[in-house]
Amino acid sequence: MVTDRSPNLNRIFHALAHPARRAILRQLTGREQNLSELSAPLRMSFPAASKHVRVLERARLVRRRIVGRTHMCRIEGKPLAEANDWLESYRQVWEGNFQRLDELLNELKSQEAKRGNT
Amino acid sequence: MVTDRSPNLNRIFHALAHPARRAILRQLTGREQNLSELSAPLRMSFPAASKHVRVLERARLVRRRIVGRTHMCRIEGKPLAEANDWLESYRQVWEGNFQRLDELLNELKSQEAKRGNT
DNA sequence: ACAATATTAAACCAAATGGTTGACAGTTGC
DNA sequence: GCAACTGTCAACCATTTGGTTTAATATTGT
Repeated sequence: MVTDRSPNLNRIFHALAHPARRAILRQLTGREQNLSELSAPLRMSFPAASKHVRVLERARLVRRRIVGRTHMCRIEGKPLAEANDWLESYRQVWEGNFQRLDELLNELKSQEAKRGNT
Repeated sequence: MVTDRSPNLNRIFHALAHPARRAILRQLTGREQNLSELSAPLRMSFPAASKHVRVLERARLVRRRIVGRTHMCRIEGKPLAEANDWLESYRQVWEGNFQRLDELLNELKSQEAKRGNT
């Protein structure tokens, strides 16, 4: 089972793979919202929406601040940056730019060695 | 169930969420490999590895070229670019740069209207 | 004290995921 | 022709996912 490298990326990409969760993130760009506000536009029960928020929390993409009986959620950017970094290391691939490929491969290898990631 | 927007991003992010599949992509940077070569370093059965490759194919991240009895796989960049674009629209968020936030939100909204994506 | 509000918890369910093994099929080389 | 190689398919299994509903908990306003 590939010795589970980089559980962070696993959780982050998994969190981003569901449209409801991406919708939640979009709702949180720039403003805090509580669970009721977040769940309102999603066509699903409140508990279902609440579970999606928790998936985002496990991925550290959302942080929760409890104020009385309401749970205010805000987006947390750093893990998105991590996902972006991972994608970035494939930029040459999608840009069809293979001139620097040897260096790219070495880069990836040393990154891998350094942080033990996949 | 949020009327399933953007099945592309769903498949792409889901594909990237498993370390074995990221390992496969990394193996494919710059070189083609057949399924046997791809599955060798993964600690799982051959059929399991084969299934992972198919997940990557459904996400259009990998293309297969059958040559005799061997299936040569190559990485396909465009979907990665799509994922990158999506992440990019959150760049201000992870850079903590909220000055331009109103424009960002309008941008996101018009993108959403234009392509009906989440 | 009580009703309304905001949220979690628990029980349940169907479907998808990630893995296995064993049998089958096409291709290659001798 | 036949053995070896490459890969799929089918059946099966355990776990996770994504959803529901009902009940419980905590906080607020009157």
